[in-house]
Amino acid sequence: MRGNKMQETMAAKAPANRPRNKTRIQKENEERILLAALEVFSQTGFHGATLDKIASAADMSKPNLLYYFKNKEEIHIALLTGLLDVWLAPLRAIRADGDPATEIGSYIRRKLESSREYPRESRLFANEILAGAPHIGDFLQSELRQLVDEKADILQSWIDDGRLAPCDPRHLLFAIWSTTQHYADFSVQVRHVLRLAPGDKSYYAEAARMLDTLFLGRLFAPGTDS
Amino acid sequence: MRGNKMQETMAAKAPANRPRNKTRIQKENEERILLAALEVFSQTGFHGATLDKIASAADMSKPNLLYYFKNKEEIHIALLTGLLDVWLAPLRAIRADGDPATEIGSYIRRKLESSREYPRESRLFANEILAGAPHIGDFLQSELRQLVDEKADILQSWIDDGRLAPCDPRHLLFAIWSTTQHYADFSVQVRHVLRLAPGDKSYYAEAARMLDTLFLGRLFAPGTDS
DNA sequence: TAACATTTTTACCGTTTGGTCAAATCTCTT
DNA sequence: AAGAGATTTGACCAAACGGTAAAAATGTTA
Repeated sequence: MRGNKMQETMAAKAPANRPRNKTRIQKENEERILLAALEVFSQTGFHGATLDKIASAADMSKPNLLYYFKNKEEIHIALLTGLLDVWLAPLRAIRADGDPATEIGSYIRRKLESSREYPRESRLFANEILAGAPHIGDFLQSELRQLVDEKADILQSWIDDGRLAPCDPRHLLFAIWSTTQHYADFSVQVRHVLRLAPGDKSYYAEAARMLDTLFLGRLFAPGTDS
Repeated sequence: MRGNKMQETMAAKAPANRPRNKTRIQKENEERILLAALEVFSQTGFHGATLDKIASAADMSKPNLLYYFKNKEEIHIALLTGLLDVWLAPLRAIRADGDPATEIGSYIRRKLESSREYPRESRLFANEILAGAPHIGDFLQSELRQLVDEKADILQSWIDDGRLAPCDPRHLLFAIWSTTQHYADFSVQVRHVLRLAPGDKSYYAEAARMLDTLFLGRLFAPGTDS
């Protein structure tokens, strides 16, 4: 009898434990918390974020927040795992039967769009990687690596067919990742160099042009280099 | 008389206050502290680093550490300011009277070398920018911006002379920064994708080749694109 | 070696932080 | 409207953290 009571109590106290049907309030509040946490984590990193900041950003008391997520790390992990599919989506979209230049161009545009639309998510991811990927090391080793393997094969086949310049396909992906994410992760530096006000994202147009020139066009005018 | 005593006492208690001649022990210990702090800050960021961690990494008691730096922020700032010249050095070396491809190629190699030799410094810098550059905002607005202005003029003159493909010079620099620093800041991800063990830096050779292809060569074989 | 300055340590303090608990309140169903 | 379950809150706690004070130890120099 006591065992039964315990089980019920635990299920009620920790809604995240079992995948019970979620209440309207549960769904609303979890969403509010994740939104607030995204804001705080992306600004100050995992260690700089405090439960108090997140709670107040979510307009909620700290104990109430901990009613939905059992600790700070769980919020962080929930955010990250929700992110990974978004991160992979543009890469997944690369088609083997497409035109190389078109496919790569689209990929770059999608990644750049991703940086412009979800800079907080990008910074959250960057923070995690910078810290040594303590929470998503498994993801990097399994899902990401496997998908990269697949897509690298596609790129390699294009190279073999002479439709893409010889290069290491994985390093080509690194170059695309870094240049596109740079505009979200290092936006402060970009803005200072370009003398733009905070929140001004007008540089994305020029960024797209630069990356097209770099990855698709020729950076050095033909005939002038050896 | 008491005033005199106070002055001496203060100068003794806070060696960093006045630029008195530094003791042998002072120089040694400040170096030890900065080295330990670099390790800790670059691994966990400013907020994740604790004085206890830094002190123990420096093999020193916490109060002793605070005898040399008056607080955590001062250590952090000391590290960052020491970094900035190193960060700028490769950029400064770009010469207007050189050959464009040679100059840009050298710049890329220097930046890549910098990532390989000083990954902790690179991550420290990345952490600071990601956090919104709370400590080096002034540097970005003054020294960095001015130097970028200068070098952008050089690149622009090359473009005007038809010796470099038309593009926004500042965005070209962004692309170089991001691709080269990526190998230090995101090394965990790079290693996981490439199935390399921690500490294995063999990917830098391939990285150099990729960046040469990207920035100096043609990525798409001539004749195959429109 | 004596006197003085520098360096190190021990013991401590106030605050912040992540997290708990039990009681109170609210919501939903019957 | 009543009862059960879900949600919210205020009060609280232990540990970690940044930092201090003062004495003890060490180094330097005349």
